[in-house]
Amino acid sequence: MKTTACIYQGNCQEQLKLLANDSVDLIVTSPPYADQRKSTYGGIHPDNYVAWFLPISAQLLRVLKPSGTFILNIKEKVVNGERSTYVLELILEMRKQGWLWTEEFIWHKKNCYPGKWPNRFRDAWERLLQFNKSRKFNMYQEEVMVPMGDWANARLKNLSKTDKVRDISKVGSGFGKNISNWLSRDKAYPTNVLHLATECNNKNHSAAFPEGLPEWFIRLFTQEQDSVLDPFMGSGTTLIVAQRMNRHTVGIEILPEYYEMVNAALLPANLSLFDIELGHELPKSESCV
Amino acid sequence: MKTTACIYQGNCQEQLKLLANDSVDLIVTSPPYADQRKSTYGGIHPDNYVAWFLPISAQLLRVLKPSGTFILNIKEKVVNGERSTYVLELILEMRKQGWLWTEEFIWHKKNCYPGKWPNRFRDAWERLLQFNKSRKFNMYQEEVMVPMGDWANARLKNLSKTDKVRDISKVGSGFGKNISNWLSRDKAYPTNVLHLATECNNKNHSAAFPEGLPEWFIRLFTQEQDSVLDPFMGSGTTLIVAQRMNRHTVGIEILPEYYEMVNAALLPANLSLFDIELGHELPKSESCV
DNA sequence: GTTCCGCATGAATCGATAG
DNA sequence: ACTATCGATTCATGCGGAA
Repeated sequence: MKTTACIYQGNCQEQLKLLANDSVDLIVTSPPYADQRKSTYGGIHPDNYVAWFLPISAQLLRVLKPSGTFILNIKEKVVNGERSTYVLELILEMRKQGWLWTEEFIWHKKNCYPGKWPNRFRDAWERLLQFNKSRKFNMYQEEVMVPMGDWANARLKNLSKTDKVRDISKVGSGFGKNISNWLSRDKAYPTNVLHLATECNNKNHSAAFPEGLPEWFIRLFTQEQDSVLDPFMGSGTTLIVAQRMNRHTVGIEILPEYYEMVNAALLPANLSLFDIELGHELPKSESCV
Repeated sequence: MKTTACIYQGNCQEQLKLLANDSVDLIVTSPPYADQRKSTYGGIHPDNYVAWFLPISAQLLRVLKPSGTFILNIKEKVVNGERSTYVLELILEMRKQGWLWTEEFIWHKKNCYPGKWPNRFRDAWERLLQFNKSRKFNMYQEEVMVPMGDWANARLKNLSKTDKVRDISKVGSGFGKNISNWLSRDKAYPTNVLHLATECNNKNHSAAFPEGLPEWFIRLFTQEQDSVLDPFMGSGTTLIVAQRMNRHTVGIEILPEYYEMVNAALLPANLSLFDIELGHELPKSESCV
């Protein structure tokens, strides 16, 4: 079954208004970090970052389905020897907007860029903030299970007394059932710390994450034919991965070069018809396939 | 050369007043988390946590040397399906007090608590917030250098097979220009992500953090004969490690049982004279050796 | 003495039940 | 309604005794 891909070129805050209420299952994005560098994006000053982002997050809150999830990849930069506080403030303000701050995942960047400073070490982690619209949201935990540790082999031979005691609270009813559960177990649920290496081959975009990152969240929070939105599409990593995984995709990008690049990358796989279920009008700079 | 060890039994906020201004080189502590450890400590409600901690952090700001560092180990709990925001608020408030929020280290707990829930995974990390009094502070980076880039590999065993299997992504193709330079070095600086397992087999007390944690920060931020303070001493892990590393130690603990336990653990190694350089008076419940 | 293996336990969180 | 208590769920580690 085919999926649709809609990408918009333009200002994120404006283009988001074209999307219907409650229409997206998952938002995964890595907005431009507060920065002075003007080379790619405009570069938002740390002091203005929260004010700049809040109108956008308000739109995201509107377009996300109640069962959906918003994953925000962000890390505060160092300003004048201190960590900036705009991410902390952003979390507090987004909660006032109505977002629930459900969880904070850690992305451990195993091969972070080398460097040396007199008063700090290399920064090897970023925040992956999970926001939700309601306390009940879709989560498909089995999709991201990982192999269990080696200790399991020995463990499964015979359960310890304590294990039996700890499970024994419902001795009468389900004692045998629990044991059989354990015996067939070869995978474990992951934690909220993700270990991924950064990809270094994208020379153009300033803040592109590795494909494994959006893939993990897409598997965890959506099923096939669900829709994934990246309002700061950049080089399109999230959308390309989502399309490969048979999810409908929606992207917004302000820079024409990136827009065209992603447009070219997505088109070949998408010669199907426009899926009107997403329910938005066709604006000027848009490509929907 | 001998070092001194002073421990106080009593309320932390009160006992701190006995310490002189600008007298401590490093504070490493793990205060009771909100609503945690109710059985031993009172248990502070999340809504009152910031107000409870601010008078204490004000004292800590006073007693810390301008060149010193304050490491705060803390993690917010889940309340009603959301991460609590009291840690974020605490950071913002401590900055208003005059603290600089220099860095946030991540403690990746490799053996985090098990469990399964419909809407979240196991929590495998805690914050290690670094605060400073001034932008110039002592840091001895060479003391924590590690052989191959990853501090965990050297300091505590290599990653298990499982950890390697779990790495979703393949290692990136290369860093770019500086990589050869970096790899040829036989030692590298660590990052701001620390991988340690919790110690869960000490039967006497509810285990604080593993010894490797305070040891790392003591090496990084102090030299021999410097002084280390833990205002929430607990079972005394920080002080015991600090004394072993020839640092002067100061500790405060509200529970008499813990106070006596640490007193017994520290005494045998400390038959030297009282070091008046710390400059504080001897209160009632105090042991200085 | 090494290595192997059994084993208790840990700053957890949710949902149901009880006051 | 709203808050406290309790049972159920689950994984990796290092210690200590055994081979």
